[in-house]
Amino acid sequence: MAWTDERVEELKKLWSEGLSASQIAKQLGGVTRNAVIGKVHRLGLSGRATPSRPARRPAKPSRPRTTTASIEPVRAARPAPSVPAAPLTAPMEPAVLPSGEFATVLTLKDSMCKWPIGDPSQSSFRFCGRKADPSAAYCDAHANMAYQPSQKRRRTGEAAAALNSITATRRYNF
DNA sequence: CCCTGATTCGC
DNA sequence: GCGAATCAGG
Repeated sequence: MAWTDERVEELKKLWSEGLSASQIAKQLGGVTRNAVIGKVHRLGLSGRATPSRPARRPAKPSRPRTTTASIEPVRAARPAPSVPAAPLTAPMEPAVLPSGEFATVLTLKDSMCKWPIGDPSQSSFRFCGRKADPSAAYCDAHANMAYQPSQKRRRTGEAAAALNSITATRRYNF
């Protein structure tokens, strides 16, 4: 489709009325919004109530044209971080301490499981408090939940138990 | 992701 | 001159 005098006139009209390039292109038909914009610039009637043009762009270096179509080296795939989500709820009940109380921020010891239970903003907030390796954050059961959140189905057998134990004992630095 | 105009440059 | 590709924003 060529830019006949009529089409150019229509373009000027619509452009002056504030229609967007894509809208003008759609109305004229047979042209894309890029064609409209290009024509607008060539006609020298750019500017207007330009919604988006805060600052002057320095200009682009150079752009490889599609004709040459040299295949650029593919960017390396981004490895997924896959950080285990921090547990917000705990299915297990907090352990009762020898003192008869639950583990709170004040009574929690290094050797106790630090799995949060309840709403931290509430006074009823406790920790699991079960026996845990001093270097580990959680007891074995909660370590499994924390470090294997998407475990579909618990495997059975000594081999699986050994694997779970190993995983639960692993150290994590944050 | 949708949209906007702006710019470059092979054709 | 044309406009696709691309850019820089909203």
